[in-house]
Amino acid sequence: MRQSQLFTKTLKEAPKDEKSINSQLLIRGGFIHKEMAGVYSYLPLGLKVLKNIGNIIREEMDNIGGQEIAMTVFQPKHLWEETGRWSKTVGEVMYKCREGNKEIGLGPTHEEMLTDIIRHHVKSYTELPLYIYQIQTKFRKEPRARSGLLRGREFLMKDLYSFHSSEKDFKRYYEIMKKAYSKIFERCGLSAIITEASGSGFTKEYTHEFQVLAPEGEDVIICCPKRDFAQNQEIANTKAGNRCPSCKNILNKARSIEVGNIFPLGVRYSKDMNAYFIDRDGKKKLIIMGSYGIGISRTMGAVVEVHHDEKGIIWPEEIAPFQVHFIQVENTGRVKKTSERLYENLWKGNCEVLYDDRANKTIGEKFADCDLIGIPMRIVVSERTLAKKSVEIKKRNEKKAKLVEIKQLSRFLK
RNA sequence: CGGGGCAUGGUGUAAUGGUAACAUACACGCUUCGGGAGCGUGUGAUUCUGGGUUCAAAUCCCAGUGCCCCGACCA
Repeated sequence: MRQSQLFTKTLKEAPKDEKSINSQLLIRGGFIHKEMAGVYSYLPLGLKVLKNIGNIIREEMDNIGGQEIAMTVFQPKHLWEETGRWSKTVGEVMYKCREGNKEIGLGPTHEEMLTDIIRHHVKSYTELPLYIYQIQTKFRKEPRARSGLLRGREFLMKDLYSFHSSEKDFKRYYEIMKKAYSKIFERCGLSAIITEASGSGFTKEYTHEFQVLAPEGEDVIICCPKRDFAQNQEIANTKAGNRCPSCKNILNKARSIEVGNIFPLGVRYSKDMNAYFIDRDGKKKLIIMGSYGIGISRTMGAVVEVHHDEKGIIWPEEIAPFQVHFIQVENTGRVKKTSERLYENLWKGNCEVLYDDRANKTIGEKFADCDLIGIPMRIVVSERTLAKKSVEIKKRNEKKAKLVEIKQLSRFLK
């Protein structure tokens, strides 16, 4: 993409109401636009990042048998009355609207809807297990939206629900999901700590949260530096300074961002909603369920909280809006001509490249924007580099630039 | 929902009772071009909304709204 065609503009200063690093940098870079507290529009650069994260999740969910669907945002009241949640628990944070006498909820989560779909389609143990997911905008009346993308009223989420014929099978999949989640966050450039957390009355056993250490986080966890043990402070039966039950290191207390969670649901929903299957022994049994969420927009915010410096964002490669930020120093003559040619080649070679072809910007401003936007690799073409038949390459997370001969460029990028 | 703070061009700020200023951004021209360049010209604000006090309100008073932070809450 040509930067001259990008309609968004960078800001030197962040709007004064934005206090969190993620919202400051994302707004300054033109990734997002604030509509109201906890509600942000995604602009071209921001949407690319969001889609990249979503696609990593799709790949990893599909790898472990996930089937993607798209449920509706509108949710019928009667389903929520079956589980008693229309007016209690999550129902309290549900946005509701009215059509005549009919009340409609805007989806804050989808256990009821999917359980309803599954009970219509699934009758036999031979059809289980099933792993169904969607990526969708969720709506929740948060009492206090805050911290940019970290806690919104409208946010993008992946939610997967698993359906099993036995507790044993559920546990097998739960462990598979744990590994898949770790891989997803690793690919997003995050080191997520698997943290034991409360079952919120759903289960006597622990659930697991995926926590990313960051000062802006609203959770507090007690964790081992080796990351083989972590508990949310809410339920911790140990404290900072004690020894890790697993490896005997001293435990720390730290703030963190919950980017995902996995949750045994047992028969909580299948029971209330009569979701049965006929087992091998001919008996009618309740379907055992699990739920697995990842806040995609929150993950994007968490990445910025973790990966930035005083100049701007430093995107991990797999989720960056582009792979290469290609900058021409001089906007005329042979620099311009060579840049155009190289850009076309990169682009046709399937390299995601943002080409700063803006003629009315000085090099200082181009570099500043480049650092702010945070694309992993910067390639610069100038009279100076052309004198050596080269381009200059610098990674966003490194200080030093190096010269690479133009002839070698395509090979270098692979 | 409790506590605190803030509200002035797109963005950041100034103006403490006398009719909105500066920087930046944007447009045009010239000069520039390896880290947010220089000069000139220009566009752009019912000072959040409503009411009150006053000859006169961005400024004082009342109410509302929005936003930020802390707490409560967070399948």
